[in-house]
Amino acid sequence: MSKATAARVLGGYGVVSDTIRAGVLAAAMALDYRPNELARSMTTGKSGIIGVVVGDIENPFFGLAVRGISDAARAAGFNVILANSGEKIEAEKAAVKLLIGKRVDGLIVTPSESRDISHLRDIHRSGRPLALLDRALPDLDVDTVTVDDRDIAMRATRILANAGHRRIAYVTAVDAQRHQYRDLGQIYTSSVRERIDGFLTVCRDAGIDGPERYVRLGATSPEQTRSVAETLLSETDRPTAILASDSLIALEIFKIIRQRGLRVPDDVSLITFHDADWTSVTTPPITVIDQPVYALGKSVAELLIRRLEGETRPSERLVLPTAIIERGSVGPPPTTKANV
Amino acid sequence: MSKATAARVLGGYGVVSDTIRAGVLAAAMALDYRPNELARSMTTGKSGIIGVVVGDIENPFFGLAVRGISDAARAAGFNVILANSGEKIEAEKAAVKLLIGKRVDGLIVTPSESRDISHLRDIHRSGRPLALLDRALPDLDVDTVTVDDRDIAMRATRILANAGHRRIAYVTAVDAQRHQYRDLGQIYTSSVRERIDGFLTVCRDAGIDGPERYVRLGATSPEQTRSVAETLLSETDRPTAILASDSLIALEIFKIIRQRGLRVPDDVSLITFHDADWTSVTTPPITVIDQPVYALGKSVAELLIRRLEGETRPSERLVLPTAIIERGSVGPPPTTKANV
DNA sequence: GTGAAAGCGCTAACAA
DNA sequence: TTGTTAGCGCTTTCAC
Repeated sequence: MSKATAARVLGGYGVVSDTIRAGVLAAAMALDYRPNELARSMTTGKSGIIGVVVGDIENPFFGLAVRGISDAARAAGFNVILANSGEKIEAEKAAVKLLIGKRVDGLIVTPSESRDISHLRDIHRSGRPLALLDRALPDLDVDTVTVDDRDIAMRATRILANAGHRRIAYVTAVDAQRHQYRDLGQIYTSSVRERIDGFLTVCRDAGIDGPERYVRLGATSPEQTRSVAETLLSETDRPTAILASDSLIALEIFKIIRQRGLRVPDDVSLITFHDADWTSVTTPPITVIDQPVYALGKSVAELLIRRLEGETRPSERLVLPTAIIERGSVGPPPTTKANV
Repeated sequence: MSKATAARVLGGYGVVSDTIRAGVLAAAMALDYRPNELARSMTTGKSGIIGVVVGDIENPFFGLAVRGISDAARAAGFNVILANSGEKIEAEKAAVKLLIGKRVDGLIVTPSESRDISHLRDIHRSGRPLALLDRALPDLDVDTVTVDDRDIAMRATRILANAGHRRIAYVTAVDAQRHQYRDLGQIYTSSVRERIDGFLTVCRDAGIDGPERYVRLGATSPEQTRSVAETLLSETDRPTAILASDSLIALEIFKIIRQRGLRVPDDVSLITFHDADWTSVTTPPITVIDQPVYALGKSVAELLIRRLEGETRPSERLVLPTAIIERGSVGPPPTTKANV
């Protein structure tokens, strides 16, 4: 019998008679045959793999998003390769290059910044579909799923301002030379910029003067975050409320607050992005911004998969709704003389 | 110029004159050339990829172990493909098959059970190196990195017994028909079996009668865990101390304890495996078994990589040391009449 | 130092 | 329904 016939039954394509099929199957079994996916991919041009580049796989936010992606992928018969960028543009480029080299069918990326997106344009140009998760890129017209970061930051800040706070800090993870914020022009990650913008807008609307001075950048690791938090809390005019841009940051801030003998919310109120599991078991439990993380991952994967399956349509920008879960970490500011 | 020469410079092998090299590089740049890793892998037979199959990527334990693996892999120039088994043997088999099909150079697996390991023997037989993470398989002689689960369970149980507890529960995630434990013969995961064995041994040594009745299985999801915890805590002779087999389980148990108006450690003492980040911020902070998770991942990857790089030696079984971090979740049992 | 040719394991197009 | 052939993009061997 010819190779081709055997290939037909093993590959599950074309037509073969039952007798031959049985024979081939038996022989394959006996020889312990394993199809070589590589060779298959090379001829078909498809690998059945979706490449995913996230900022930090250890951040529960991305963990959950990746599960959303994986579930959608599995349901459609795709597999997922994960790569970490560590929020570094160079690592992101390397990861993209690697995945393209592996001939993934499509890519999902959480772009770490908007300045340098040549590698993302390259993907697009190479004909492979690309979809963006959590962060939009104004200049790149591809499927994108995000939340309304500006709006949600405004709502969270408003909760703090309405509780009477005038010294509100925003701590975020964006890579920065120094921790101090200057202006929006220095921020190259869309979600971060929108959040800061929303935060500042509400502060100003509430009549707070120079709210910029409480915006702190560079909380990119537990160590960095601790340093930021310690600086913030040891200032004379220390903030009476803090908004944290992810649960990893909030956790470190919470630890430092405790460590300094301060109480939440009596001395410092706290709100964080992401409804991480631990936020409901602290004393007090933490008020959180509950982004639809799993849905974010699932939706972006579905968008990509539909395209992989041949759907052609203009690129879509999905913005998912977000809720705030009010728990016990927000109170009025302390009323000591220094704070009046 | 011939294909072969171009390939030599692009592939970085063989010898080419500098003039030609420069020309090829320029042309490659102009044509926006991307090497096809697939084709390269097909001829060389190596993919530069390590396949990793873990039980549950959302469990921080595996998240950290995977980071250890990734760091070691990157340092040696390997990439990692991740697959989830969800602790289901069928999914594990499918994942292994997929990764072998993708021609990974080697595999790291956290075997979900020891009964059916034919797929793991197949890997070995296919000539690809295999290494085991966190769980040993007595019948499979391959590189393995674990901790001494029996010993560490004994030490944790002893802390509880020494504090005076007589009704100590052990809650674990192994897949089971019913939550109730019968005997070690029903447990097919080495680490789980060893832990239960260690737990029961110390209980018996402490003169506790029938400690088996407080061993509960099947805490495989938050929902299942809550159900187990609720059953446990509503029994007349409810346990005065609980040992949880991972941080996900401990978190749910902690929530249920709170929810029922009980206090830690006054009403119930709690110890958990894995020093998850949240365990230090609860009130009280939780006493934990601090497995060297990152090192576990790093070591197993290094063992595998050395083999991939040609080292031949008998298979190694590494057992890493483990510490217990005593915090505030263990106290004496309550002294109400019902508990004396 | 360079070129020609074979082949990795598979699928696709066509012919029989 | 089955067999033949070509070729995916690369590396390797061997001759020049």
